Amino acid sequence: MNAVIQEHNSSSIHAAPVAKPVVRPAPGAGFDLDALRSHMLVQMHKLEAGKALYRAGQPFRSLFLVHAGFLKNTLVSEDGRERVTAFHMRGDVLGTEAIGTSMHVCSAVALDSSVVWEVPYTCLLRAGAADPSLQARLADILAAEMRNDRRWMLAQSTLGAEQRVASFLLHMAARHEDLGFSGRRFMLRMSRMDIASFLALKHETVTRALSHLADLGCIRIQLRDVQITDPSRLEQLSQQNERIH
Amino acid sequence: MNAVIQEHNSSSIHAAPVAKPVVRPAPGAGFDLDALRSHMLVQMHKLEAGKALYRAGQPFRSLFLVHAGFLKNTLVSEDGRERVTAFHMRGDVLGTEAIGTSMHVCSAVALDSSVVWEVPYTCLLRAGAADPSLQARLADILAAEMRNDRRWMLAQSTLGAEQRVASFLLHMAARHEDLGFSGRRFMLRMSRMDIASFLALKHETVTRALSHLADLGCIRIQLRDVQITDPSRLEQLSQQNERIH
DNA sequence: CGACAGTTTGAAAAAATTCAACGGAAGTGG
DNA sequence: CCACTTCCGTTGAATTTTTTCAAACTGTCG
Repeated sequence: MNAVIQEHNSSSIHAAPVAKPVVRPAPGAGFDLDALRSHMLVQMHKLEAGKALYRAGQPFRSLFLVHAGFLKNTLVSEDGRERVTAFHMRGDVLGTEAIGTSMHVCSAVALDSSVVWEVPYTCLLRAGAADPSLQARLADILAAEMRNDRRWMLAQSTLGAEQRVASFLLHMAARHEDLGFSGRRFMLRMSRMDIASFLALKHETVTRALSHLADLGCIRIQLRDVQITDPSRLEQLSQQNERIH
Repeated sequence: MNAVIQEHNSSSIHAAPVAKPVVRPAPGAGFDLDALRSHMLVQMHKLEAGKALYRAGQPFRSLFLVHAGFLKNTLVSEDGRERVTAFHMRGDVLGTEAIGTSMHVCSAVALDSSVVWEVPYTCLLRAGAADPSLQARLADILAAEMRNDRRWMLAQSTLGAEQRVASFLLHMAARHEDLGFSGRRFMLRMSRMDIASFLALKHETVTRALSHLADLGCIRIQLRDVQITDPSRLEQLSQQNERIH
């Protein structure tokens, strides 16, 4: 089990800027795996970077609990427009957006080699009847995801490009810290395009914002290796508008 | 019960552009009220336009099923930035974003005189243990709301201002039609500012987009009275980019 | 090595915002 | 009912922000 985590840490990382190799038990977000196992068969899946966990159009049958790795969730419209709606890591639950439908509308793609546990949805519902705390947990997870979505909706309508990028970095830092890794230095697992899509910007704009934040001295960034050198300044920049050209 | 609907139809409407006074039983979105009543006490509340159903900071105890009227849901950040995250009408469930927390983070405000049924959340959970279909229903509602949020997130990152406004009008039209009203002519219950906030635009931009759509001849609009004169053209404009200055 | 996807930067263009002004509708209080 | 105020909506012009287009550069991988 820990071996998987180790594998995760070292995969596709070269300079390996991982400060704390401490792996916390399980974050408050997801399901308690042991509780699930007492009710149903939970199957493990390993995914290489680039592979899809599910794709829009496939039948919806299961939720997936992320055990290790990093994935993105993308929504595609009929006319081909696409957007990254969320990034997921250890403790997150994937596939929730398909609940109540027969087919996936979103695709979930691994951005790093990942390990997930498959939770058949009908089994989960059946288990919820026996264990009421489970259904409450499911509702909590869905609502938390909704709050998260809305947080970013708020950011998009009220924050400029640079502020959004700053917020994004801080958010990623916080998530890494929650999992016991360094919030000061980490690897972005997604491309500039993915970040851009998620923040409703173009990839050039993201690059420019990152370069500018680096110029201001609050971060250092090389490709996907991020160091937050001045967190409080970055925090400040994520809220106010300090534009020095 | 129908009297309430009648009251709703005529309130704050002058030219009264309501074509079909047909009121459909209950849309697929929300809960079945009778099913809920067999499990718990469901209280009714009436709200005048402008009054809040709940506000950020208040303790979370109940969900609300909209029976009549029109409400907006707004998210406010600590530093005062605000945004409309959703509009709700008959059949929708409000308060879901607070599930799993003790306090509301959002405010729900009536934009027209409204009637809601209060569903105490702990009662709902308890009822879910007895009636498993109820918990599945709750999950469905939450997931549907998530899909809706993401639909708009996609729109914001891939559509221009005018396209977003066109999409918005079509969406409102469809919702009105679902409820048995005319999808061709209806009253916007919210201000330009509210639309702008929801679409991540400024109110002037929304006005300009509406004026331009009217110039192109696919809608007619006077203040909040909307007529969709060329739905297929509007549909087209909501996807492609046809800019005639 | 060479191809290639991802990243960076610059300059021009487009889109949306800001600022400002005005007109109309609704509401208040005499 | 009118005067007055306030909120909402519209429009124009200048400005800012973001995008688009183009080119170059950098690791990665076969």
